[in-house]
Amino acid sequence: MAEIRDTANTPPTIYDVARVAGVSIASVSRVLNGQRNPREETRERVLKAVAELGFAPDGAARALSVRLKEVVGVVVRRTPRAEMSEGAFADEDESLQFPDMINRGIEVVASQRGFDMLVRSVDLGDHSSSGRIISLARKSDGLILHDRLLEPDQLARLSRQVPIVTLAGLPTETTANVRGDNRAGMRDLARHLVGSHGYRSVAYIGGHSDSPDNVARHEMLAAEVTAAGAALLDGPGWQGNYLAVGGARVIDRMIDGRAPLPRVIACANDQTALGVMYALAAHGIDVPGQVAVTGFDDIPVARHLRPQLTTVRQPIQELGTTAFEILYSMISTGQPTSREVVLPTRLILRESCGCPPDPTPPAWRTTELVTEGSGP
Amino acid sequence: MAEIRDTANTPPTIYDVARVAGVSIASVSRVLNGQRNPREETRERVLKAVAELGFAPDGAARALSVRLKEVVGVVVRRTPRAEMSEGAFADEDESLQFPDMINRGIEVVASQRGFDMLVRSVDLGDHSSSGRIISLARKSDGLILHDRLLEPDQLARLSRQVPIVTLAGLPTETTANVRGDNRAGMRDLARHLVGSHGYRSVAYIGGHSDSPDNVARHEMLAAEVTAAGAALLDGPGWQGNYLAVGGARVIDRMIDGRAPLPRVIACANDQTALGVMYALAAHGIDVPGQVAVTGFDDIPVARHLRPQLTTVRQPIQELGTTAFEILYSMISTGQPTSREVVLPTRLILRESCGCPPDPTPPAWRTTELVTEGSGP
DNA sequence: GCTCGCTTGGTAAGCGCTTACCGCGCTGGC
DNA sequence: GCCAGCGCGGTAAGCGCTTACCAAGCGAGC
Repeated sequence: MAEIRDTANTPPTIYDVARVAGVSIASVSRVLNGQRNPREETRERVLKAVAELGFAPDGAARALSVRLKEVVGVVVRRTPRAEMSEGAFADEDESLQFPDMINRGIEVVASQRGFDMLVRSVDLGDHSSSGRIISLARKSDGLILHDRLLEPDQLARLSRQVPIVTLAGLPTETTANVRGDNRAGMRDLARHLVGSHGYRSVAYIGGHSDSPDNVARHEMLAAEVTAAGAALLDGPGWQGNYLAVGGARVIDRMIDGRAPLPRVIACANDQTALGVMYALAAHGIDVPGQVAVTGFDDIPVARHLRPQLTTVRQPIQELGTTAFEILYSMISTGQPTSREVVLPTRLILRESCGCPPDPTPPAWRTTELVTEGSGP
Repeated sequence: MAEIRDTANTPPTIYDVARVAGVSIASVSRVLNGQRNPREETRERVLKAVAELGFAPDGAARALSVRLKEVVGVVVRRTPRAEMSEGAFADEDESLQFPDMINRGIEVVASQRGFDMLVRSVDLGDHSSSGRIISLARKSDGLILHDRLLEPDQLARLSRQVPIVTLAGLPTETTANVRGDNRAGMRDLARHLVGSHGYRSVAYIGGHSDSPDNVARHEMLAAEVTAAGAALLDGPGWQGNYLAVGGARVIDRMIDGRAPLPRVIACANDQTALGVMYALAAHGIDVPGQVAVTGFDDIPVARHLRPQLTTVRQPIQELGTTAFEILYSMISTGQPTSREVVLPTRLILRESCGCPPDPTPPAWRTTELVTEGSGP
């Protein structure tokens, strides 16, 4: 009987290990957790049994006992189907580089602390989203929230129960926030466009209107453009949604409506710029010759576009690592190391704003070549 | 005292709910889990208390009790730093679209079943990777493994303890596998290149040599090219690593070594093609005029490149959803619905192979326009 | 040589849930 | 009007760990 159960499909428990090693479960646990250094013989027998059985403690049981799950919950905003397209950008939802890169950053540092990343996406507008977030919270030790995902009162309440760090939001009494320096980045970009290039009309294709990032970028652009005496186009017709399809639609409508295009279009993010450039190309409009285009974020694709995209670089991965580090300190000490972190941004001049192509040789050539393992 | 603890930072337990509602914890649980339909009055009191306290059951405790965590573990392969570049592709590691899109697919269907996705990346070559995977397994109900991440014997052993589905691998007695139809896809592509375009020399830049996907693609290409009497270039000098930087390096060395370039370069995946095109452009070589380039996967960026990338489309997201569905059946019934699933691939002809640009209007224009919510 | 103290292993409680089981009180059938 | 039966709520066990507490055994100090 015992044998049958052993070869069957259930993972071994600490009792199995204790039995095989001929010790008590307490000894097994102590060996595994390095407590009260057990006798060498005990240690060996336990380790041998563990290896033999392929034992690893059950996460739920361990979490219940030590009151730590070693799991960080991450909530991303999923684009409702309604905002998506069926065509060229149909699967865009599945490839949003910005949040994915942030998550990669989170995952990497988290794993250094023995944490794993539990991901859930929620439709904004889904009425049960708050419940879904709470239940995620109960599977984790703390939450990192992308975007604006919770109403302020719900955020306040939940954050009193579990540590929460937001991205691209605002710090509150009980939550910390990490973001890029939107204002400085957009200021530099705007000055480059109206100053260096001397463009006299610039449009802004916005992201979600409830996004603090979007608001900050918009405001700063407007301020600089106006200060320089240039014209800003940013009415409802220029409303995007942080997606390529949103940018493309704006262009499409403008052109269909025979509206005059501005000399330069500053997009709320790279993804939008991508759609804008695609749409302009489809209409035979030269970028940057007739209309210049800029982005924000500097996602990796930006440099593979033709023309290469001028944008404002955010340290995307670092946004994630920083968010995790703060969350980790909240989890372990009860206090965030900081309530608000603003990471520096940097203007990246490429071709789409009208600057000449970069003549420097490809950067990877300057790197020492790594010898590949000899594969078949 | 009780008040202090109540307003403090610990989430409410089922005991708190029971106390507030004036019932027993069993009643609370029954109301919440819809068992043995409780009296209306009881239900209301419990629900009221739950709402008041913002209660949700602790995941670890629940998992321990019902022996189900509602968590799917996903392991991705992380590129060791050594294989990466410092330059143009420095952050490529953080932006691998292919695995991210698969994960998105997993996450979406998983959440329909109430599951969340627990992600961990492992350095291949890291000697403790097996241990890291086992511990992830203990935090989940089942595992989805990208790539070849475990030695066959370790896979066999672990898969006897917990349900495992692999991606781009091979099914075993105890694991299921999901992959795209590499052979059919590559056959169509190869015939197009040597048949329709009549190219007489074609190179293959491979992915990881231990990847079954890579092997299948390589073999089929070789077979078709040889059958057509054309020349195949695929020595060690053409070894890539599924990354853009790998593709770029190959091109770089070829050109530095004054090696003659083939008429067309078929890459193991789109990411590699991206690097190849970047490098060719940097050397002033016209694509597809002088050298044609093709990819595999059809990641979303492919269509934003100039020239647009000819590739073989895999239903990437579906790879993920299928893997989860199979895993789910293994978890709930103990049996996979199928041990091996091969999803169809499709040849996507764009410009980089030498075909003319697609003259059809942008697809999103054919979609009904969705009215945006009126934002401020 | 005996006792004190330290080291080491075992026993059991408890983490927060679910659910089997029990018992109470109500209703209906005679 | 009485009791069987049913519907409902409560009590307690148990999920697989960690660890406080206890007991036992050993060496050392007097």
